[in-house]
Amino acid sequence: MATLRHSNQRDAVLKDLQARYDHPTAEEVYLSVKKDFPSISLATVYRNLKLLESEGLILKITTGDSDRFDGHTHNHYHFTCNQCMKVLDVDVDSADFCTLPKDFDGVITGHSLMFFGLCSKCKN
Amino acid sequence: MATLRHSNQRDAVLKDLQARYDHPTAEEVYLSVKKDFPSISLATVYRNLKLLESEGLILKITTGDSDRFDGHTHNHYHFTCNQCMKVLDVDVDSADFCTLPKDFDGVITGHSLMFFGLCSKCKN
DNA sequence: TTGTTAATGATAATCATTATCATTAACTTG
DNA sequence: CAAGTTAATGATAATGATTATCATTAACAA
Repeated sequence: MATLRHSNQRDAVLKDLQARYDHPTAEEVYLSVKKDFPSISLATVYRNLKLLESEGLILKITTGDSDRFDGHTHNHYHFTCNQCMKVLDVDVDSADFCTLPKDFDGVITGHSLMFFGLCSKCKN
Repeated sequence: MATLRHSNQRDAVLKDLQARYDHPTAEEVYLSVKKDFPSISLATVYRNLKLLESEGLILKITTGDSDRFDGHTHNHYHFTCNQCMKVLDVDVDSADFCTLPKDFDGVITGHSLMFFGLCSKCKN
């Protein structure tokens, strides 16, 4: 049920995410979209982020602090700075493994790999 | 500063985590430790989980919902069921890649790889 | 044994996210 | 095209996990 209807707010949220590469939080998307859409509500941003993620149009990045979002859904990984919490892309080439940004001069101290799906019981 | 002192509560939290393999939440650790230590406070559990993690004695698993903890720090990965949110271990053999539990009959629909460290700016 | 202060227990505060609800606006159907 | 249905919105309250506060207790050094 609940047929999806068009919404300018949703378009604005998606467009904002697709135009940037800094993995913003919901709050940051809100502040950005607000510039062109002054009446938009933070709740609407949260709602649409969730909806867009479930449609597979954006990615939600779960980190230690607030969730971040990514409008680019091609296969790639991420790097989080433990101090400033910034998230950088780690591109995955089909041949090589990962290519950090050309100017990356930080240190990688660890990583975490999580698989998602349905366990034996929940599959049914 | 702030020299670390011995605490029975901290020992109990660590011991509990090392004895189980179900990746409990802070609340679940609290309920478990409470059996042998009725006076322990939830705040103490949170405090010690954070401290033990910073000491490298346990792992914090950041998932979509509440954080979970793992008392086994050898190199291994995780699988989260999107429905029941249970977390399973994914063992990593030095030679092969991953070995899911023998009886694993679920489906893996995706994965997320996150690197941690310090970015160029925060390194200094 | 005593003094210092880290750790605790209880609970208030915080903060990201979600729920609620009256209003608005997409779309459908007559 | 007008009217009705209901998804989406904006504003805000509620939730829930985690952290902060603070008076009290207990490690441990002197």
